[in-house]
Amino acid sequence: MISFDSDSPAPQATLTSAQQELYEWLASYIDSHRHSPSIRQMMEAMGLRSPAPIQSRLRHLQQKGWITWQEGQARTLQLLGGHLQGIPMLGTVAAGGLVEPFDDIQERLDLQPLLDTRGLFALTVNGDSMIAAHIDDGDVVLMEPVNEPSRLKAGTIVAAMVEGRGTTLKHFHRQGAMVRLEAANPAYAPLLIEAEQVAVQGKLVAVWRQV
Amino acid sequence: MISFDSDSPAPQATLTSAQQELYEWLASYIDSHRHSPSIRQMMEAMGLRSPAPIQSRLRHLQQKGWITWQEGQARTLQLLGGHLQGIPMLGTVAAGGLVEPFDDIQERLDLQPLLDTRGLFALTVNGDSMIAAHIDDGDVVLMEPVNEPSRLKAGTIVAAMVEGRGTTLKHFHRQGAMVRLEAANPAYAPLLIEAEQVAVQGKLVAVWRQV
DNA sequence: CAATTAGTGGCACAAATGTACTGACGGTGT
DNA sequence: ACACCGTCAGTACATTTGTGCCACTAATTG
Repeated sequence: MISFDSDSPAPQATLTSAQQELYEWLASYIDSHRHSPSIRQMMEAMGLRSPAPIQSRLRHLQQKGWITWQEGQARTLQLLGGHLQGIPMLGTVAAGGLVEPFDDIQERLDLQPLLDTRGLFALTVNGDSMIAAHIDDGDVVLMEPVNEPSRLKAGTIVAAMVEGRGTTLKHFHRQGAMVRLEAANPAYAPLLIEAEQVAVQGKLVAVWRQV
Repeated sequence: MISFDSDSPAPQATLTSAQQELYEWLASYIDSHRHSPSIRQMMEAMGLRSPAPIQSRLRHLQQKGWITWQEGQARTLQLLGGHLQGIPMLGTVAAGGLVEPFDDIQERLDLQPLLDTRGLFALTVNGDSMIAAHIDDGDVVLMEPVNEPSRLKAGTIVAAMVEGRGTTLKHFHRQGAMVRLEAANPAYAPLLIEAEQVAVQGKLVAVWRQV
């Protein structure tokens, strides 16, 4: 559901101010327009009257590994230096003892395949019954639709709709012809319900918490 | 750090098979190349010998609200209708009692602005010292670089590097000229260190857990 | 059957566009 | 002083590319 890239040459060479100015403008343009500008548009944006300086900067940016494009084809420029491609994974951080300091990029966290997954949806969690599974009140859970509830592994966290009552987030178990929905909080008793009255809307794929 | 879109014209009109074929090819091309193809590329991909049919399909796709582009400019096509825009937020799910069933899309979870944020990085959590904050062993934490540690709010969760020892995830507090790093687990004692020996590498922006 | 609409092939053209070449200016380091 | 490099202006050119037009076919609709 989530993938890692370990390629990405990781641009290191420093840029001249002109090169950096162009790169930053490119980043903002592409961010807002979702496609690359043409060389002459870059020229105007930089306040120049000739495409040659832009070509020069682009060549240098390419040599330093910040951008790339397809020769001869219009508006095919891509940024390589970082954002839009994913979030760099810098390594492991200790939550407990101390581990060695990290410095360079090991791999890249790419959320895009997740966004492409067909049918995925999200829900905001309301309540604390899953607190032992470290799903907190206010967290956003990403759910994948479930076609065949019969194939669910026992204990999978699902969003289940109980007939006529509502939807709830619980651990899913089968118990004979019944379905048992268990909270992850001793304060809540398990629900034991007939299978026909339970519709599993999706299973938990990821937990998202903004701070 | 995270944003919601409620616009999205939501294309409704149905497509002919030729239109749908083109649209799907466009989606896959843009996904892999990160820029739009030219009309003649579409022509070849569709096995045609003339650009006119493509123009026709594009016009129809535009009228039906699936795509848009900037007139006269090469490769400026954008897809409007789809799954690359975000994850639909279907509402709230109870973790405790039961709430009303959800059915239609309320808003849209867009992770893209997060990917665009300059300098963001990710770390894999190793250990259980932040367990009371519901950050589990193996979770991925997204961190935003911190320029001025002096402005950090007390209690912010940070990745802090202690001179000569390593990096750790802790609650950040100031205590006179010292810095106190507190775990979220009673089994770990707070660290009290001189401010000069602590480098805050970033503050916690989000927690990500794949299941 | 007639009318409408979408699709197709072929062609043409103007505009957009990437690229190359020349010359010049201003720094920087030798 | 000299060479080197990045920057800039101006120009030129071949290609790419969006668009328009015409005629024909196929499917759909009334």
